[in-house]
Amino acid sequence: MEEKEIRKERLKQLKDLGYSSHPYSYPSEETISSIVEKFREKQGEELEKFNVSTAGRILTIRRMGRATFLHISDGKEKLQIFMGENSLGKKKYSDFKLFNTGDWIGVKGSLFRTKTGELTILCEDFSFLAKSLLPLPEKWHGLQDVEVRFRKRYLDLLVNRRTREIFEKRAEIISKLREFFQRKGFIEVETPMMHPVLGGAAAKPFVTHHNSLDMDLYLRIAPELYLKRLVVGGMERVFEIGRNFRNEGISPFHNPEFTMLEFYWAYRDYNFLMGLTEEIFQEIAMKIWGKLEGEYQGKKINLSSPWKKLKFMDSISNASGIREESLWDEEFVIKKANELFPEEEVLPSTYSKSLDFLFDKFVRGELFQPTFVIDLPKVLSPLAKEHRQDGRLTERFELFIGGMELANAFSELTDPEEQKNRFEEQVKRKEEGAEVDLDYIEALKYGLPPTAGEGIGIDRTIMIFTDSPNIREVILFPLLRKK
RNA sequence: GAGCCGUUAGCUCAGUAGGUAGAGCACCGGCCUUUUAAGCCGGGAGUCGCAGGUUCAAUUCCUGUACGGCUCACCA
Repeated sequence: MEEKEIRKERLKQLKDLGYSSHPYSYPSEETISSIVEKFREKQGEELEKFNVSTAGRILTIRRMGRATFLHISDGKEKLQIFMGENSLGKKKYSDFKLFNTGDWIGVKGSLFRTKTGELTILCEDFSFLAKSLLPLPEKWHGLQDVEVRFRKRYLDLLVNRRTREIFEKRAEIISKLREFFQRKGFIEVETPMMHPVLGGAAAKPFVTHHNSLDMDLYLRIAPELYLKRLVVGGMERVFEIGRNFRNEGISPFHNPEFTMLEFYWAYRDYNFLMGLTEEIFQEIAMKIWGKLEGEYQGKKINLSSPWKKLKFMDSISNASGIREESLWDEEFVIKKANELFPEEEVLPSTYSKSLDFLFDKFVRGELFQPTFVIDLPKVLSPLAKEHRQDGRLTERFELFIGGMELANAFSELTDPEEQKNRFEEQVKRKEEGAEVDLDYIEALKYGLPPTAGEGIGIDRTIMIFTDSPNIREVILFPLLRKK
């Protein structure tokens, strides 16, 4: 008989013995984690007076005749169970022979420590909770196959402890961010994910359709324009944590749906945001690393203030040797970008793409320590306010850590007339995600106060703090091809 | 989307310079009441990703294809 059939057969046998095959509930009193936590330091008689009742999945079984050891898990911690014929009785002990690894079990008993000092429940009674009809992946090597890990994340979580840790840290970081912004007097909102008009970023959208309204809708590429409408409406400090959707390629740093934090703070500018950003990341670091220094992919990252600031145009000029004044020559930049990398398959065709391209080639990879790249040109920044000292630039920064762009922020453009011109300019350049959002411009006409806004890529932030080289490691169910 | 690599038992992996496959874990049976990658003895388990081609013979060679990984490109 194959293993699957054996397990099925054993479920039937348990049923015949009077066990419910799919019980409705189990009155466990504590999780395995809480027991492990509570009795970590306790020894001997102090320990043995405690009776506990818990439940979990069986990970390993070691049978030795009339005694059996198992480890059960609540997904986070493991706890050893001892089953002896003496304490359970012959019949009950023999019933346990029908259990396999992977099965769910409820356990009651007293606590003790084994010879080697491991905390263990001396089992006095157990309940059958669910059968695993399929065998678990291997206990020693875990589940290695990347594809299976992502497609069957439940198995990955079961067997690979690190996976659980990543998603616990993810939850901690997100709740830290919520707490941070609430503490600063922000209100959390949810804006539409289905947009009739595209905007807020430069990206290809997913398109969907509403039947009864007979209307095409875009899955949002950014919540930006809605959040600023809320600032117009008097929400002076507002934030949203949510999913964005971009119909672009997939890479170690890009998943088609990803989570972003966006926030807007009225009466502030981008200079203020740089300080705030340092504060945010430092609070996360203290929570996750316990200090301001951590390691990402084998290299130290130091988040102590102040972080380096690099002017966008300077950084390209310094790294590439192209004179800064030449970088303002649109034709020259396009030509140069194409000449410098003749082996590239897809070469940039527009000025803004060429600038971005040069930045990526010469600068981005070098930005391992936290760095604000500041004062990006207007052509790259249709929603940012003109720089107060240089009309060709905007008051904008992008934050890089570990060679990844983690945040993007600016002093928001508040002038409806100029916003309209910038949108139209974009449409003329046929840029991705470019549409003139007249409704947004109307909102601006009611007056957007001076406002600073920022988006922080949550998935990439999690990558840094969990030392993950690939975005899929920090997303529970990353998009994969249909099999 | 392009280039390179991978896909063998439930899992982790060997292997066959072309003669239809092995190990460890898991699983089953036996012995075993402090084990913890328990141990000892015995056993079952595979359309060698899928489809074609070459060949007396293909898991192995060739072609195509699916899925995945890495690198590059668009993008946060």
